[in-house]
Amino acid sequence: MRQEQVLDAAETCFLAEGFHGASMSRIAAAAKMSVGHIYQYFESKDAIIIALCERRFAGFEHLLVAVEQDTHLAQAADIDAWLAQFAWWIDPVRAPLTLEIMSEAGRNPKVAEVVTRIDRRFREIMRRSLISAAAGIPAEEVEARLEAIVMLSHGMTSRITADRDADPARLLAAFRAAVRRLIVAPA
Amino acid sequence: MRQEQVLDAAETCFLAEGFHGASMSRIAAAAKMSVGHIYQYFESKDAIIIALCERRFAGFEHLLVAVEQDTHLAQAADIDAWLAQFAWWIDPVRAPLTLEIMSEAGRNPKVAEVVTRIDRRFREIMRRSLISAAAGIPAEEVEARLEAIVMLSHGMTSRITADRDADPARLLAAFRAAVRRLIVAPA
DNA sequence: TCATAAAGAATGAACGATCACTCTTTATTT
DNA sequence: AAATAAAGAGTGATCGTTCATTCTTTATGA
Repeated sequence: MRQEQVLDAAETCFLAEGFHGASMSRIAAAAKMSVGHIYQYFESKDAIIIALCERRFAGFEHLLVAVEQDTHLAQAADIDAWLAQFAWWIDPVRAPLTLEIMSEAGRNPKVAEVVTRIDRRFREIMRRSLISAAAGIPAEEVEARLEAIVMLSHGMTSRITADRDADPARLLAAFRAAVRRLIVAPA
Repeated sequence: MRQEQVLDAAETCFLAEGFHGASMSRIAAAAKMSVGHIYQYFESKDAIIIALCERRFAGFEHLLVAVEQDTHLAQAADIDAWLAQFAWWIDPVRAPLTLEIMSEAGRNPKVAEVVTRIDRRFREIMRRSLISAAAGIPAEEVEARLEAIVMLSHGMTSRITADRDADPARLLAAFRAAVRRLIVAPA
């Protein structure tokens, strides 16, 4: 599909130059299409940004579905295997785009809406897993731990992006250990 | 000083439009100065960005010094008071700038260098506190916890920015609880 | 004391490049 | 031949940056 072709090119450009630094002419060049042709599939540059955010989080959505079905968190080893799925977050190639999206969400309401939507889904699923893994914890405490897990996820994205020398595997290990601690801790 | 005047204006514009979205003419208007005048104090727009990053983290540097001196973490209450100092991170007004900086660090080597420098300082100080608070923990484990604390800090910034409805106090409480857990946990 | 010279501070029009976007023209397909 | 796909030059606006110029202050000489 032509749309995907444009989004692939836009992703490359946005990663290298940011949403506002990248230009339509360079996106067109990367997509091997003309500028005018792109405007037959997207009504504006902003529309491309939104579509790219949607696509980026669609991948995460798929991950969440898999995570949701895998809820046998009886043992620590299970939890660790479960958490390994979150390697998605720290793909060093795509993490910068996520960070760019978060930053843009602070300015662009449409982007903020996309982010809010996926955030809610993430919390729903995480909350369920958290409750089933550590029964008897007060709802308030569950929410606090949930918040911490969300922070750890976003923080991992931030670290991968800002510190090029950081080892993704080490970051993921630290993430897993911290989340495991949050899941199994007694009330 | 005129430089501060420019940086204040630039901060306002960058917050609203991002580093690449903001223009020199709008920055000049916000600073109530002419464009040409600005170029007597900064050699380029990029220099303004770098200077703003430096200034942003200089505030954090001051915080770190205070944190360093306050190392009586014998009790949970002490830790909590100590951690309260980190409210700096989630000032909802300035957090978006931090996120913008992190995102830019993925592209701009000069920004990355500033980020790396402050990151090292942060870790040094945190590491010392961590070691003194929970003696006998293997160095490897200390580093993992340190990494988690850094992630939590950055994640807090990200959440505050991307989710305008999030309550800063609630986020900070979750952050504190999670970090406390990481500090006091046995080996 | 007052005119004038020198120096800095400040301006904003102008520059070439590039921006997002449109529109006429050309290829290609049916 | 009709319809659709694709191209890319052209649009006015705006970009970061420069620079000739003016304003403001301070210093100097008579």
